[in-house]
Amino acid sequence: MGRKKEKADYMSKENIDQDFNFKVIDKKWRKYWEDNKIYKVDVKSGKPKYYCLDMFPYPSGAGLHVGHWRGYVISDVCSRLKLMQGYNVMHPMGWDSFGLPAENDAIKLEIHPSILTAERIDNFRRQLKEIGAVYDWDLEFATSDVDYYKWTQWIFVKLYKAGLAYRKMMPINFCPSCKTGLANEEVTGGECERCGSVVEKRDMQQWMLRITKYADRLADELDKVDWPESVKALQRNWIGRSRGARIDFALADGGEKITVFTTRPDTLFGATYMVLAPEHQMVLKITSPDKLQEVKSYIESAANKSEIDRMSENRKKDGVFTGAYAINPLSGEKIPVWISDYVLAHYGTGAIMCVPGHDTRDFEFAKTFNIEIRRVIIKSLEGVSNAAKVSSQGLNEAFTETGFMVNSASYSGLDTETGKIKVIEELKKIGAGEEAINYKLRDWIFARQRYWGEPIPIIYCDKCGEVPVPEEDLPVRLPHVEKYKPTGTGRSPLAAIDEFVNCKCPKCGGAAKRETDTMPQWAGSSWYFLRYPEPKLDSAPFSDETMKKWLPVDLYIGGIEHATLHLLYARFFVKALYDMGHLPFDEPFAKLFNQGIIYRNGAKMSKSRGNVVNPDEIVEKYGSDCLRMFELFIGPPDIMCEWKDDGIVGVSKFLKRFYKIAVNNIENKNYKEPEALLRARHRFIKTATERINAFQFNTFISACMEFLNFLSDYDKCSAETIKAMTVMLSPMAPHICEELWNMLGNDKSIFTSGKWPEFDPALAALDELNIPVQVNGKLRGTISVAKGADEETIKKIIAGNEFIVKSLEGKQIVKFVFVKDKIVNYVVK
RNA sequence: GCCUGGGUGGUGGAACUGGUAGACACAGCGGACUUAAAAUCCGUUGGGGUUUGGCCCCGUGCCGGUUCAAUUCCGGCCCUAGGCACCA
Repeated sequence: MGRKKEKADYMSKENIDQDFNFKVIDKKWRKYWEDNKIYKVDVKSGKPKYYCLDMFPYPSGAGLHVGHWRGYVISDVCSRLKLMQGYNVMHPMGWDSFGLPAENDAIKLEIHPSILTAERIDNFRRQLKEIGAVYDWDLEFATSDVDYYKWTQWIFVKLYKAGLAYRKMMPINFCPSCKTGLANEEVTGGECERCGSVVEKRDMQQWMLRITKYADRLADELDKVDWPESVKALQRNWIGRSRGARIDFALADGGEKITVFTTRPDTLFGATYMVLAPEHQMVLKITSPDKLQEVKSYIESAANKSEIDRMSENRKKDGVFTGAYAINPLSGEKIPVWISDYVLAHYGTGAIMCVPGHDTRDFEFAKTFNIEIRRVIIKSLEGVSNAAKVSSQGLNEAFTETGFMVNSASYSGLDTETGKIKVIEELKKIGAGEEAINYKLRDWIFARQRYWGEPIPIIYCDKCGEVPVPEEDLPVRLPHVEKYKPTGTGRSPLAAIDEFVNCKCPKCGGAAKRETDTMPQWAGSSWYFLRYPEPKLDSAPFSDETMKKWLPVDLYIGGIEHATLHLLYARFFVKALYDMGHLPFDEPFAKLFNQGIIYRNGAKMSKSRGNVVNPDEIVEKYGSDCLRMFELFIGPPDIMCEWKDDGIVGVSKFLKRFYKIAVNNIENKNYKEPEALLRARHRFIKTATERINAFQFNTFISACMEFLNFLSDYDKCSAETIKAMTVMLSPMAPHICEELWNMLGNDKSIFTSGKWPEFDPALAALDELNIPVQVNGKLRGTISVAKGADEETIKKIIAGNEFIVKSLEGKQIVKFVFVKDKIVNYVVK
């Protein structure tokens, strides 16, 4: 027969026990929480505070799927738990509502972005309420609210005045489809991260933020925060600090010099040529007349190569010789200077010394153009009589590890670390170099040629130049207009609105024009967490008193995809504000938790893959408590895991059984439970409490199931047991537990009057233990002993165990391993 | 290539500091109840062998090591997901 269940069986009708009608219960308590504002945080209260924050969502058109829900469930569970543990919990929610996607959709659907955004926010808010997540909605705001972005602009002005915002003509990434400039972070593999078009380069005046000034602190101060190591590693990697030296190579025919950056000054004697990036300013200056034609055409072809071509793997290295020679500052050797696009103009000095013997890329280049490959580092000095005369023959590939210097004049024989120091010392002495640090991190392009964003508060005056909008004139309002489509010229749609552009210079009062670029989406999210305690404050973005009391965020929950962008930008903003004296702390998020991504059918959930599970439907069939619990039961909260449609019935069954058992025993106020049950309860409280505090939600639920299974073998239990379970399950299954709490005779919410149960360590401890008995590490039986039994007692018990005795018969006992309360092991021959 | 995770039954996943591998669930199989189904409940379920027993052997990606004892620690690989990547 094999009646196979339909794929979407969880959608089919489910026989709901009459006395457990989640639809009624869910609705009832959700209304109660809202009416009674159980989550209204008392910002001024003296109780210890706990600031639990979700990364606020970008209200997209697709709505939330069960993958998104996971993080919100986790934060809601933590908040409710902390609330019951006596904390003054702030758990706010808001919207990251400015940005490209909304604007693109608005153009497509011909609905103004402000209207579209408002609709989507309503849908998101509804979905979050369905989950049963209780936020303090009085704190809600959106980054596109004027009252909020006024302060985003205020911060920009502060950054400008502190010299951290500046304008620069830069070749920027331009997306021909989105018709806007993109930040480096929005380009992946040469394509626009959002629409997939191939990105072009264009020269434009760009607003930049000087995040590189904070590179060291952003890297070093990661040590201060309780974040997953993986995220810290990602950020350090992104900042990409490398230590080395800057070295000057004088040109053979006169005064000019070429400066390079290298992390391996110890290989200086192996430099057999140099390469400049084609964009390097000195290229044409140094090129000899006979090479000029060739060099020019190479520069041109490099400029025309798309980002993708330049980055494609296995690309053969090419380049041309400039005809110029440079002098190695330590060896005095004359080496040729080439240009090639394998050297990047924007990293280091845009020029390198090439050591083909010890760098894979240089090796490849040297092979192509038949340049000398010299060995100047070897792994070990063993068997080497004269390090200065080691043969350079037979190098089949670059040796990139550290080791000992050879063929390096008086430095031969030094190890890499010492060699680096000595070489730098000498270079410093002769004025040809110094130690240097380089970063991969680049300054942040902080402008978009788009409508739906915060207008950059700068005014251009013919007389006074660049003038920031005075703080008292903020906000610079985004005009509500019909023409918000991109101009395609690369300029913002705002540039076409005369009423917006034309203004008076705040300094001289003369005619002036406004900046028409807007800020990137990351602007609003870089400081929103500072605004929640006082979202309506109109004298400042935040107050000293509140910052001191509520910040930093105690627990920040969100996806790992924000590891390098949002989280780095937010840290930068906070550090800059701290340096300017506006904040009393310099790290915004004390603890970070990344929820694991939920997969289905082996792929990340997404609308385009068609593997999303809509939470609305599951809530409809099973209730939100069941979905909440299943989201956590599915696996460890920080690890990616697979969504199985079938699994949810297990949680559903558990909740029904729990409800039934609870209702049946709710009256047993004075019932004295059998000792074994009492002990089991205390053991359960102990284990489960440890697990939930350690964020092990999946095994916390297992413990609840185990205890309920144990409980089912008895015909009766005490109301005390029901009460303990109800409180413990309430963070995850708040609706059912609130109902049971009410039935237990409480008239206040479980979240304001419930107290997490305590356990008696004496009762929680097992008095009888099952000790495994091994022979040669293999299990041969278990014995039951009193806790703390000593070696002699155990031996006596074993002597009475026929089977174990039998398996020891005729064997010579070499060793007896005894670990108290754990295990015994006979080592026999 | 580099940096992070991850690899355990048919499936999702347990296992504290090295101490009974597979908790808890799902699916499967067998049974009870039912005219029947749903729901519910009970039993069973890593693989192989076997004298059906409080039995034996194998088994946590692979190879080796340390240990009385390794999913756990060490060395060397393989696979996989994510991030970075001609960054000198």
